[in-house]
Amino acid sequence: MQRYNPKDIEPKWQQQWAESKIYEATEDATKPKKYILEYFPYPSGAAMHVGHVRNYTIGDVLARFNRQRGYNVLHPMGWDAFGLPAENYAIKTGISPRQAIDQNTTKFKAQLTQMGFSYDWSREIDSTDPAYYRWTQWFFLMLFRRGLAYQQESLQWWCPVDKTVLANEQVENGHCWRCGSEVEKKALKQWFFKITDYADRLSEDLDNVNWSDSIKSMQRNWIGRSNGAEISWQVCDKEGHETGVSFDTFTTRKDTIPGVTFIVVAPEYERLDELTADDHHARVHSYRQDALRLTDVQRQEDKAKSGVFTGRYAKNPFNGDIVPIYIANYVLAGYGTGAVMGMGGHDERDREFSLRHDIPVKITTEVPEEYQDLSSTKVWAAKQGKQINSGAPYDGMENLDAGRLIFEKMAAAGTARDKTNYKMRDWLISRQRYWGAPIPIIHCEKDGPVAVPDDQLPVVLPELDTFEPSGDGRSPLARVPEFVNTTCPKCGGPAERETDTMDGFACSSWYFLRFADPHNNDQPFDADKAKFWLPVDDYIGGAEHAVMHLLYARMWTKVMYDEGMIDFVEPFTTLRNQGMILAPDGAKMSKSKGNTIEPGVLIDQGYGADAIRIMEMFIGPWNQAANWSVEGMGGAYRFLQRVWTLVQEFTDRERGEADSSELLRACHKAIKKITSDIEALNFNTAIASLMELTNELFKLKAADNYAAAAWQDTLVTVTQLLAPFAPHIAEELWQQLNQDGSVHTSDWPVANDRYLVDDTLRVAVQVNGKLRGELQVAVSTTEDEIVALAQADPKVAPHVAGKQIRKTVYVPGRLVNFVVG
RNA sequence: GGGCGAGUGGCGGAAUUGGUAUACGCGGCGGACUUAAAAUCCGCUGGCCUUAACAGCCUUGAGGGUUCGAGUCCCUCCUCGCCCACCA
Repeated sequence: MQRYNPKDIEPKWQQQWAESKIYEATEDATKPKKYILEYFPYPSGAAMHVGHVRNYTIGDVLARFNRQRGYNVLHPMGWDAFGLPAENYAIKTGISPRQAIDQNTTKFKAQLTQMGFSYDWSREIDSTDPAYYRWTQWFFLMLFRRGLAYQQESLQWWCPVDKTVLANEQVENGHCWRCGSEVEKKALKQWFFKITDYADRLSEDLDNVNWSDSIKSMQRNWIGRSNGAEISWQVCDKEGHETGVSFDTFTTRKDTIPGVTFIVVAPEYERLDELTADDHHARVHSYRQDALRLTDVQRQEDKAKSGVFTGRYAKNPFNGDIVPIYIANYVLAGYGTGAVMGMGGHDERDREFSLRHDIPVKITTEVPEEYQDLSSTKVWAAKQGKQINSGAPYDGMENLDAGRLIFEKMAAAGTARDKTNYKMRDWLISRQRYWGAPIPIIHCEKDGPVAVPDDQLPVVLPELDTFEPSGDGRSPLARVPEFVNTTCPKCGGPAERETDTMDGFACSSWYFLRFADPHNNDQPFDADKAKFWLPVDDYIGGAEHAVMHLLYARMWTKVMYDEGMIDFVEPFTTLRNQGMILAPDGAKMSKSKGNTIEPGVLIDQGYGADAIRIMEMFIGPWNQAANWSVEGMGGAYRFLQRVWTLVQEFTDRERGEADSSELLRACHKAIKKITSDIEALNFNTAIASLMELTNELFKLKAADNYAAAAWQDTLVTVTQLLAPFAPHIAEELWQQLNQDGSVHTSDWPVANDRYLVDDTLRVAVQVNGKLRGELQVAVSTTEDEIVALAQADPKVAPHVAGKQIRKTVYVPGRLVNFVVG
C-alpha cells in the first residue's frame, strides 16, 4: 500500500494547477461572481510564518468552497512593495530596492504556491511597477484636480530615525509605527489628502457594511465626530475693557458655559501674542518654547497640568464673567480651535488645572454628595442632572434642556453657532524617502504647483546609487538634477519636480480595483470590469489596518464614486479579521524573538501543506487568537493519513445487497453540517465533522456492512468536502477514485434529506430538570406513549414513584421532564 | 479614562431558538500487531464518594435572579485580552 507522503503529491498538483490555469477568472456572467481578497502583502525578505498562512488559508478555503458551489471566483494576489523596509535593506546591503523586491516577490510567491493557494496569478500586480504606479499618480492628480490634494506648511510628525514625516495614523503612542523610535515635530511643507472632507460619509457609511463591531467602532472612534458649539469670546483686561481681539472655543457641553472660570490655549496657538499682555510676554514665550521642545510623549507625561497666565482676560458672552486666559500644554493645537473654555466643575483636566493654578471652580449641574468637595480631583462628569448656578430661567431645568436654551440665546446674539469637530486630521501623504511613487507635480515659480500632464505619466522613479535620506527634509531625489530640473507644463518656463514620494498607503488605496483589470495601459481599470467584480465580497486581513489602509481605501473609493468612475461607495462589503497565531507559549511570533514557525520548515519535515492548512483551520475559531501547537500539527497529519488509508484500502469486491443506510446517513449528515459550517465560517467544526465521518467510516469498514457503490460514492464525497481545506490530497484521491477533471472544479455535494431520516429517536428523561434516563423509541411513537415509557423507565421510576407529578414537559423528539413535588 | 471582546476538563476548543455540557483534536492510560521499537489500529479518559461496578453528588470565572429546565437570558462583582487615549 502506498503511504501518504505529501512530498510526492503536493508539488505535482501545484504544477498541474498552474499549467491547467484552473484558478484563472474570466468575466463569465453565467455564474454569480465572488471576489475574495486577502490584503496584498509586503514582500519582505523574511520567510512567512504560520500566522500569515492562517490569513491566506481562510481566503483560500472560501475561494475553493465558493468555486465548488458554482460561483465565479476572483482570488488574486499581488505585492505592496513600496516602502521603508526595502529601502533600509538597500542602504544596509547596497542591493537596490528594485532588485531586493524582485528577489523577495519570487521567494514569497514560491511560499504561497507551496501552500497550494488558488490564486489567479495571471492578475499578479506589483505596486512598484511603473505600469501600476502610473495610475497611482493619475489618482493623485485626480485628487489634486478635485481640491483634495493640497500642500501646507505646518508642524508635522517627523521620525528622526527614518528621516521622514508620518501621518497621524502612523504615530502610535508617540512612536513611529515602522521603527518604534520617538517622533518629533518639525515645521515642513507637506502634501495632504483632504480625508476630513469625507469624515461624515466615512462615519455614516459604516452602517451599511458587514464588518466586525470592533473595527467599526475603531474607525468611528478615530474619525471622532463630535457635535457641539463654537463660542466667540472678547479679550479684555481685568476690569473688562475689551482689547478688540476676539477668539473662539469649541464645546460639547453647552450647559456648562455659565460655569467657565478660565480660558486656556495650546502652546502652538497662532494668535497667542494677541491674547498676551505686554508684561507677561517673557513668561508666556518661555513656557511656549519649553513646551514646543517636548515630544508628544513627554507632554502627555505632564499630568500635573502646568501652564502660565497670559495677563489677559476674556468676557463670557453668556453672563459677562471676566475669566483669565492661560497657556497650557494639555490643550491640543490641532483639535477644535486650539483654545478651550475651562470649567473645573465638570471636567477632570480642568479641575486639576484649576487646583494647580488657584482658579475658582463653579459647578453647573447638581452633583451627588461625594463629589461636592471642589478641592478634590474627583469630578462628577455624568452628562445629566439639574442645572444650578446659572440664573433664571435655567436653574432647576434638566441641564441638557438648559444647554439648548443657553445656546439659542447666544446664537441669537451671534456669539455661538453649531459646530461639528473631528479627531481625524487630513492624511499626510508625502514622504522624504526614495522608494515610493513620485508625486506627479511640477513646481513653477510663476504657476505654482502644476499637475504633470497625463501623457507624461508615469513620472518614473530614477535609479540611484545611494538612497540614504539626507535628513534635511528633502528626499534623495532632490540630489538628482536631471530628475528635478524640468519645464513648467503651463508656461514652458524652467521648473522643478516635486521630490517627495507618496506614502505606500496611496498604492494600496486602489489595488483591489486594479485586480479587476490588471494589465490595462489606457486607464486604471475598465469600468465594466470593475462593475463586474467589485466590490470585494470577502476581504480578509488583520485588524492592524483598522485605521490606516481600511480608512484610506474607503476614502479613495468614495472619491472615485464622486468622479463617476464606479457605482459603489464601499469597497469591502464584508471584512474578516483573522485572529493572530501566537507561539506555543502565547508570545507574539516575530523574527526578532526567533520564535517564528515557518510553513516551509514544516513541509520539509514531512507534514505537508495540507496538514498545515488543516491545522490552521482546526486550531480554533478563525477570528480568535490561538497558540500554535506542535503536537496538534501531528494530529492534523494523522487525520489526513486516515483519509488516505481509507481510499488505499478500498477494495471493489462484491458485497451483494448489503445495507448501506448507516453509511449514507453518516455521509449526508456530514455534507449538511460541513456545508453550513463553512458558510458560517466555522472551519474548526467543519473539520471536526470530517474527522467524525472518517472515524465512522473506519468503524463501518471493520463491520464490513455496506455496498461497494455507496462506499465509492462516499469516498468521492469525502474528497470533495476535504478539497477546500486540503486541496492536494483531495485532488490526488479524486484521481485515485477514477474521477474526471479536478476535484476543485467539481460540484459541491448536496445533502439528500432522504438519507437523514432516523427510524429511532433518543429522548432524554428528566425529573425536575435533572437527567435520569434515556429512551430509544421508534419515530412513530406518540407523545402519550413516550411519557408513559419515560415514567416506567427503571432509572426514572424511583424518582417519581410515590410523588405527585405536577407537570410534564415534552419537547418533541428531545426530552421529557417530570416536575414532581 | 473611553470603546470592543472573552472567561467551559490537564491543554486547544464543541454545544440550533434556553432542552441529554465537555463533540473533534492534543496529551495521558490500557490493549492489538511486532523479537523489540516506531508507525498503525482498537478501547478508556471532567471532579468527588466507592475495592470496583451500579447508583449518587458536584461542575461552564464568583454571587444572586427568571424558568419545568440556564454555558446560553437578566442584575451585581472579579479577571484577562485588544484598540484608542489630555479630542474639551
